[in-house]
Amino acid sequence: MAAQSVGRRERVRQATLAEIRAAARRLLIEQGSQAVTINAVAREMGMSGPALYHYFAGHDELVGAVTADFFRELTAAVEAGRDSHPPGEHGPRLLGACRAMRRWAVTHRAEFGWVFASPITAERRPDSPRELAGRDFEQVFLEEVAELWRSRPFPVPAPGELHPSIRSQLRAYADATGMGLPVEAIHVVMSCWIRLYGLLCMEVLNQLDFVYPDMEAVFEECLREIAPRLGLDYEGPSDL
Amino acid sequence: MAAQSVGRRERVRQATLAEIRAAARRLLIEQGSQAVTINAVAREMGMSGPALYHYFAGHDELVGAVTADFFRELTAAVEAGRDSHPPGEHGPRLLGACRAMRRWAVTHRAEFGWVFASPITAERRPDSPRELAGRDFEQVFLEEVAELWRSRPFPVPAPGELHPSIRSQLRAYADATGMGLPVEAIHVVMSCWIRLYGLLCMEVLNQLDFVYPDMEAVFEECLREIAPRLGLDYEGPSDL
DNA sequence: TAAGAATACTTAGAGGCATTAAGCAAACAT
DNA sequence: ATGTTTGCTTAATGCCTCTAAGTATTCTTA
Repeated sequence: MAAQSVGRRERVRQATLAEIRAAARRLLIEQGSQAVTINAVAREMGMSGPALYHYFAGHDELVGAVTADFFRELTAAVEAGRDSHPPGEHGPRLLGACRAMRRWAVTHRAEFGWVFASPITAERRPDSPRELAGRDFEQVFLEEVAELWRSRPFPVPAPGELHPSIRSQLRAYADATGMGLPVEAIHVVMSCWIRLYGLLCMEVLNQLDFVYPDMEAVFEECLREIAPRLGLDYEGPSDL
Repeated sequence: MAAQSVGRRERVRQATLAEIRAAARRLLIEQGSQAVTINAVAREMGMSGPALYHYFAGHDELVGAVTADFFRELTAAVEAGRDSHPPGEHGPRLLGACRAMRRWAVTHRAEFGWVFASPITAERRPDSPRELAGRDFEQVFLEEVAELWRSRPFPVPAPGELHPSIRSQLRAYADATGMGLPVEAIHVVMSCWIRLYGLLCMEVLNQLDFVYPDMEAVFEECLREIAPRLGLDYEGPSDL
């Protein structure tokens, strides 16, 4: 009897959900995160106020859903950047993923800032869409790095060189995630990640524009410094 | 007739201003930045609502004043850390300043996050207390680095190695601030600053606690990597 | 196909926040 | 002693979140 597996009702509901998130995003882009309120979103789409509570339990959940959207979009962009190089070439694939991440960040400043520079809002449950999408995002990089390690291990510090505190924390993390890399390798990866990600956070938080209004070259320099630590050959961006 | 130069009235006013900022800070620490509202602050000190508008033009100005307080306190802490080493020893003084900055950040997480991870609120006028105090803070590091450079120049990249975009932006910055350092030296300083500051931002934004619940050692490692780039000898923290 | 149930939405309302306006009382200046 | 300035109050507007109650539409099913 059902021409489609989900039923018309559910389809309409999903469409409305998508429309709500789109309206919220529009408000974010055009008027800033402060403007993304339940009332404003409802108004934006011709509904009035409390109707949205049929779709989201409250403001926080709406925010979380929108954030998850952004994470998924960013993940897709990063995967596309990665896949612009053939499967075996882990070096170019990683650099492509990093560049895609920044490109998405600078072409979607409001969204990136919303995701990463948010005041770490309410206690986040590990099974919320936001956290799920966040882990998927991390996964893209972690997987590629793990494959890189397996195909061509990069140089790591000697076991004794690692500070005991860092070692034990990495040990706990490796055990918890079941990642196959030795702690020394994770350490190298994390220090690269911290530099890259920290730079991006500062760019989006406008903490550096007093000296660098345009950070493209600074980012490339960061990549050039990071690449050899992962045993990669740095290559300039393909669009140069 | 005035026994004191400022007059009793003005003194009382200043005391009330200080009390307001203190109440705002208490709310921030105990209930988060969201709780710092005009009404809540007024209630906190037994006044009712609109009274605060005799002291601050609005919510934004109150926020700015509190931020300036934090900047000043952080600046004093950094200066103290710097001055725990004699005036001529620029290396230890710089490391001391960096460590003091992190110590203040981790012992005042709410305040540091408020200052540095804020959504870069309203358009900031360059003469606001917040911006003034912010520049004073930067100045502490810049001055010490400039003295270091003059007393013992650190290695810099050859002029041709600098990306033209980076070079021209640094040129503009150097000209605007009238700092006496060559652009290559500023470049080294900035890349060190970005790493240090980016790490701190990520720590306070809780972006790294999924792997590093305790980042003390990670920070020291960052210092150890940065020190040689400024021609400094890294020395472990004094409290070890 | 005619109830009955679920769904989508509405308005009303409580309580909080930012901010302006109007007013009162104490402190100050002359 | 008087008039002004200052510190505060309450009232009121308009926005926000969120709950409650009610209506209409759609789906289900007997």
